[in-house]
Amino acid sequence: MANPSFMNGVPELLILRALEPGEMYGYELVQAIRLKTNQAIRLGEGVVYPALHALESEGMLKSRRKLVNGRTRVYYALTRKGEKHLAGLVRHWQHITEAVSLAIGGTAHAAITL
Amino acid sequence: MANPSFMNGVPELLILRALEPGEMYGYELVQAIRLKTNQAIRLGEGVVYPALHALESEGMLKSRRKLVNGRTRVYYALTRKGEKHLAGLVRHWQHITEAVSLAIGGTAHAAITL
DNA sequence: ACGCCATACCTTTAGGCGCAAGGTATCAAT
DNA sequence: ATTGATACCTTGCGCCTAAAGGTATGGCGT
Repeated sequence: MANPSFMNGVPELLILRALEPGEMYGYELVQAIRLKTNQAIRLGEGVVYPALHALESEGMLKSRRKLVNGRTRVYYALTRKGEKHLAGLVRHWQHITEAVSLAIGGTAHAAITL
Repeated sequence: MANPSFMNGVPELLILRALEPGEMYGYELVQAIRLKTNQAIRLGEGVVYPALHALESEGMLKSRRKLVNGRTRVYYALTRKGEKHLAGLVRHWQHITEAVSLAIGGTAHAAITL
């Protein structure tokens, strides 16, 4: 209770969103999300890899292995189901954040246009 | 993984914020938060009461019992520690939501000043 | 007088999820 | 040869939400 992270669902949202433009591999995702959020959010690998596996098993992502420089990379890409799921997540995220902003009387947030 | 609620820490934040203007009792808080968020967020009593107890035991809230119409009400008020904690929570909340907006807004305009 | 709903408090339980920590292996550079 | 970066992964703890159920009083209509 003392230190809430406000991070429930955020990794899933950020991962799916990061994959929208095209496939990426896990290690790449970790860096990409860090950059996209101006270092504000740093997802550890212990968050990203389990999330990727869970999302794949739910049919949100599909993966393919690729050999690059003698190393194996597992690239993940959105499925159609994953795209729809992402759209719902974004709506839900906006709904919640707007409600909280309203309640705490804070200033409105930047509008997000997809 | 399938249905994240994005609610981590939100009950705590909303409860503390609702108590800023003055003391309230649990049942009242449930309604107040529902109204303040335009029905968007409905915290059940099973969320609010444990949260109140936890926050009190952490010194964020203090309570006093009051008899009204033959019923006992437990009023909760912010302590100085609770006020500071709330301020930190609000900052943290804004930090996270801005970072996420930035990341998922990506291509769109997200003028955010830290 | 009776039943029902709203008020008002509370606990238990289950489940999900983030995250730190630790583990394996390859490649490049010192 | 040892370090650091790349790249994958799992385990286990701990926290929190939320559903469900539990107790009791007051007010309402019939």
